[in-house]
This record gives sequence, C-alpha cells and structure tokens, in this order.
Amino acid sequence: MDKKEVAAILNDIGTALELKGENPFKVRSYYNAARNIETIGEDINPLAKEDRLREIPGVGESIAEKIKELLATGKMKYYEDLQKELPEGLFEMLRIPGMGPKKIKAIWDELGITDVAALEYACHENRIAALPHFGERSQEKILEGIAFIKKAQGRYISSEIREQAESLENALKKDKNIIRISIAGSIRRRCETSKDIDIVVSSKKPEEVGEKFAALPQVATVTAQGETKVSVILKSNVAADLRIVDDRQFPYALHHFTGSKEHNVAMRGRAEKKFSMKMNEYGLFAVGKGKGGEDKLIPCKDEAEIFQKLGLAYIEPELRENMGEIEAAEKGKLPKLIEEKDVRGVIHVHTDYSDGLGSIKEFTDACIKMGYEYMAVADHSATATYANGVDEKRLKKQHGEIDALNKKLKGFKIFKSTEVDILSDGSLDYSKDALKTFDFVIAAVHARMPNKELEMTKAVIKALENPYTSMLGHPTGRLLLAREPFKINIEKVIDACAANGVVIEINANPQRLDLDWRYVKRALEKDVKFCICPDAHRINDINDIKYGVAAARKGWATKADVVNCLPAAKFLAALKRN
DNA sequence: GCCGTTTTCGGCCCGACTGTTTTCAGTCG
Repeated sequence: MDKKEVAAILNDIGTALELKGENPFKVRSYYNAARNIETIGEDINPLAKEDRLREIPGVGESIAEKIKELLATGKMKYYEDLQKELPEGLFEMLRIPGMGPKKIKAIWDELGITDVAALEYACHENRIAALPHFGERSQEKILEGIAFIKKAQGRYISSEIREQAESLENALKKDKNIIRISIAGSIRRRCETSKDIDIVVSSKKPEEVGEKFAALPQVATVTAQGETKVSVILKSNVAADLRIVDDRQFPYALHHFTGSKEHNVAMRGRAEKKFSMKMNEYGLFAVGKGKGGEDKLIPCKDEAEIFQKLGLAYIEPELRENMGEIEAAEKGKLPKLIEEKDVRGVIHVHTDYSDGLGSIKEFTDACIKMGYEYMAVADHSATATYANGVDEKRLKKQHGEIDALNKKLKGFKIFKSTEVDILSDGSLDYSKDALKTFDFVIAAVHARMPNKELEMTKAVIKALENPYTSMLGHPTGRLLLAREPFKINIEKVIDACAANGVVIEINANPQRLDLDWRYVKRALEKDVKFCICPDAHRINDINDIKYGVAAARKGWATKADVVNCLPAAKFLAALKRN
C-alpha cells in the first residue's frame, strides 16, 4: 500500500466524520494529515517501520497508530467501523452542490434516505420541503443539483474551460464600469482540470456590473446574485462566479480568489504569526493599529506588493499550491519559470506516415511559419498497427524524404525520431539497426502491457536502460477525466531516467499533460531534464505547446530544465544517444 | 485529532450568500 492509498483512506475518514457530525477540527485534522502524506518525498512504508510517521506534519499519536495498523495488516478497524456505520450513498450525496454533511445527515435521520436516487424521488414527492429548516426552494435546488452532477460530472479540461473563461472576460472588458479584471481560481493557477470559472473585477458600480454579467449571452441561469458576488451556470453547463470589489481591494481579492485554498491558509498564517496582520479578500490589515484600535489597511497597488509586505518575492499564480513556494519566496529562491517564447523546437510530430494528418513538408512549413527553429518527426513504430505504425522498410523512405528536405532548408532542421513502443518485456519495437538510424529515440508505453505495477515498472525501466532510448514519452498514459494512469511506480521510473540520462516528455496535449506537474517538480530535484512536446497529430496541435509550458511552469521548471529551449545543435547534444 | 521560543489546554482562516428563519445555520471557496 502506498502513500496515495493511505491518504485516500484518511480523506474518506474525514468525510465520514463530517457526515457523523463530529467536531470539525477533528475532521480537519484527518484532511490535513492526508494532504501532507500525499506530498512527502519518500515512501511511507519505511517511515512506519522506523516509527517515524509522526515526523509528517499533521500526523500525531492517534493517526500514526492507525496508519501503522493499515500498513502492517492492510486493514484499519476504525475505518471499517465507520464504513459499516455510514451507507455508501451518503458520500455521493455530498457531490450535490449545496448539500453538505449537515443537510445530508438531517435528511438521513428524518427520512432514512441514503442515496441520490432516493433523494431525487423524495423531492418529487415533495417530502423534502416538509422537513424543518428545508422548504420549497431547498427542494428545487437539490433537484437542480442532482441534474447538474448527472450531466457534468463536474470537472473540465483546462483548455476547454479556459476558453470559456476568456470569452466571459472579453465580453466583460467592454463594460466601462469595470476598472480592473482578471480570471482567478484554478484556471489562473493553470491546473490541468477545473471545476468552475472565477473572475474578479473592480468597479465603482458593482450592481450594474453584476447585472451585465448575469445578462451575458453565455449565461443559462443565475444561481446567486448579491452585491459582491454573482454566480451563474453557463449554457455549456459550467458554473462561473464573478466577484466584484472596490478597486482598492482588487489586489487582495485577486490573490484570495486565485488561491489555492492551501496557499491562502499558509499566507494568512504567515501574516498573523510574523507580522501581526490579518488577511482576507478585502485587504491586508495591521491588527489594532488603526484609529481607536481598529485594524488598519496596508495599501497595496498590486499582488506583488502584498507579497512584498509579507517579506516575500512575487509568487507566480502557477506556484500557489503551498508546495514550498512561500519558503522559496522568503529566501529569494523561486525559479525563473519557463515561458512560451523560450521553446525553440517542435518535438514529437506524427505525420501521415503513421496516424498524423499532414505531410512532413506541411508540418515543417507550419513550424517555420510559427517561428520555430527545428522539428522532430516521431511516428509510431510497427507494432502500433492501430495507428498505422511505420515498419522498417517505410522508415527508410521517410528518412530519405527528411534528408532531402533538410538539404533545401536553411536555418531550420528536421530531426529523425520515433515514438517507439515499449513492448511488454521492456524491449523496443525496432531492431538495433533501425534504432541506429534515428537522431534520437522517444520510447513510450501503449497497449498490451502488464497490468501489474511491478512488471510494468520493470519493463519501462528496462527500456530506459536501453542505450538507444533518449526520451520517455507520456510516462503514465493518463487521459484526464477519461482514463486512469498506468499502474506504474513513477518514482522509480524517474529515478531510472536520472540514472540513465533519459529526458522525460511533458506531453502538452491538454488531455494528457503527462508527466503530471507534481512529478515534474519531484524529477527536477533529481536533475532530470524535460522536453515539452505537442504530440501533434494535426498542424493545429502545435499550438498545444502552451499547455505543456503551463504544466512545466506549475512544476517549477525553468528554461534551462527543458531541452527544446536550446538551439538545434545543443538540443541534440543534450540527449543521450548511441 | 494536532499543536506549542508566550500555551501540554485551548485554540484551530474567514467572510458572503441562501433559505429558513425573526437571528441564524449551512455551504462554499
């Protein structure tokens, strides 16, 4: 059992305790412990064996004992007892917007309802409205909420939701009553998926701005409308919140609603402990320093000044996850993050030799037009028959075509590469003779792999040790909101990349963003280099590079960490080749 | 349940909005 599974169980316990109506601080302690366990940089099993679990922040005597029991026996009595006590359906009911533990418990106690289906039925029978502290409107809202989770599952890929957020932002920008405006929340932090859209604006006429927002053509229904906040559901079924503040408050509100929640909690803690300041969406205040002992606002013209007042360098939104950014900002050790313009080469392009839509020439022309300096063709290998994989005979033809094009090109270079399948025994899907003919080789896992973590990890590590492997493509195979990552020990894979000088791909396809940014940070600590690749199957996919850059930024990468920020010759020199 | 160069007990981030109430609890971010 790994730390992720342990953390998931602790999270479940937290939720269960909430449903039971336990002390909220006790509940929080389980969530805290789960969160901290997820982010420790080592395996949890040795920690338990050496009795060092309590070194993890948020893990005290009681939780440490429970984890020890879980790791030693595979079971935790406390958890099992809670599960027996609470019907499973209650947890699903929590996903209904507006339904929290208290309401669910009340409905359970009063009506014996323990799942979403029964709840929906009870609403139709008008039995919820009759409960104390519920009414007609509550019942309607529950039905709306159930419809919402049924339809949307509640999360969206970054590229899709960002587009919608920008369309709202652009529509609002035309309003002269708006002084400053910014997208906030997880979209601004460049998370790989988001639940909803947050926009912050400043204005002297909040009500008019709110009216305007509620009346935008993108909006389907208005779910809340107050002086500082308007919540809507868009026609796309995405929820969007607009926060309207006074212009003086804008920097504080932008910081607050950008989050993450964990970053904000840490910032508030710092403000209070080190500076006796209070922080919320309306300002940063010196406690008791105003007239008559009131709190006094510390003026800040922008976010950078807020950080400065708290003794910190400016923290880019992507880094605000309370994953060490505050400590680094204090010491002036924040990285200078990579930017889109730093990327010089388009690596991992599928042409019409395999499953790409476009010839080598067409991709080349597009790359040149977009200002790139080099490109690497990387079609599928022969085993990938589903993708029209290239056999060794057609490979020769492709290489001839690339050589001919390179002769004509000036100031642009096409590299010969491949996305070669890692086979189930860890060998690569081309012969040595064929592998020799590439400028460099990207190895990647596709179908027909062992479904056991140990075997899968072993096969991939064997491929990384192959002298011809220069780069590992989409390391976990995840498809966001659609397919779970492979069962693979990614920590061991990262170690093997470090040991063998293999570069890891950050696959920039917005549905993949694989390697996950959390592991990008981890791998950087081990001096692994990255390559941001669009995995382009059509010309337009080259534009996905920007999502890969966002993921790299979120993982703390600088341009020095990313090999395709180098000029062509140095790029090639940075890769392990045989 | 966790935590502590003010604390081993008494805190634990904070404010808006909604719906049900007639002063507030629950939810959300």
